[in-house]
Amino acid sequence: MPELPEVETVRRGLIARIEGHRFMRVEARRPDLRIPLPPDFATRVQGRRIARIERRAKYLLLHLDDGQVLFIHLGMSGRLLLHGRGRNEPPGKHEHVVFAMDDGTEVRFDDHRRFGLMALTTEAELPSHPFLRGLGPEPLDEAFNGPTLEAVLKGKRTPLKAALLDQGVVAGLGNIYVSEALFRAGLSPRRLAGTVKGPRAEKLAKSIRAVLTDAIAAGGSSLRDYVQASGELGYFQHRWKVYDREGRACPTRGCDGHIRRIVQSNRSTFYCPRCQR
DNA sequence: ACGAGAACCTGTTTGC
DNA sequence: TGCAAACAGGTTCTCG
Repeated sequence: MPELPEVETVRRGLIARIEGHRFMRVEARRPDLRIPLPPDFATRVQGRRIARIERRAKYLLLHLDDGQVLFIHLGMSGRLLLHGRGRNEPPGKHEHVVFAMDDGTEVRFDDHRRFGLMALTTEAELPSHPFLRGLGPEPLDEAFNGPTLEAVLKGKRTPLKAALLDQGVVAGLGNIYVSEALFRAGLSPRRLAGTVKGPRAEKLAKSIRAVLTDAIAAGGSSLRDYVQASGELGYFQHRWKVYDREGRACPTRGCDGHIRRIVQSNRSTFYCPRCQR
């Protein structure tokens, strides 16, 4: 489900609702997530206070008050559902982990496909942790610009679409926002990644930042099952220019092309063959 | 070493 | 209507 803007939206929702609060009771109802939860998961988290909530790529990092760090990745279909005090319905079939907070709020990790994961590490282990090691630059960092992007794409013989989907190239992009960023940049998803240099790299870097920033401002893209932490819907899906718009007229002024859907590395790509070169 | 494709799992939509 | 195939926001493994 969630790419960088959706994860960032969830992070902001969590900060508002549970940062600074303590886990009172933790229930791992179904431990066989993409990476199995350890048997002592609940015990290790229970009683701890959430000191800080960060995001790196599509990972949420909950820093606990004892030096542990809780990783959450939502995978394809993961959601964090917040239930206010006194609204305690029995957990649904796919609510695999339930956290009860000290103020009565419940956070439920709901993930029917179980591509998501939760894991515990420590502050000390964090910099070298396998989840984070090897990630590419954060596109919303100040330092992310044309030369940065050119450097990570250099020599890559893979299509630009596939390169941008690789978390080791740029961290946080996913299938929707790659298509959208390439459209804004006027670059073909089929172009060899290594050919993006100079002004093209500059424009692509700016397009990536812009589409992510706009999407965060809109609260992310809500598809069939995505709800942001507060339970509201994001509305960026109404602003998609090419994603899921096969056959529609290209929105570029003066372009009479139509949006095409192709399959690259087993994922759908949407683009305008007319104005994306 | 690198890139393409399949696999992981479940639910929904599409097509015959 | 019924059933099967295709498809879905991600990551990781295998194979060539």
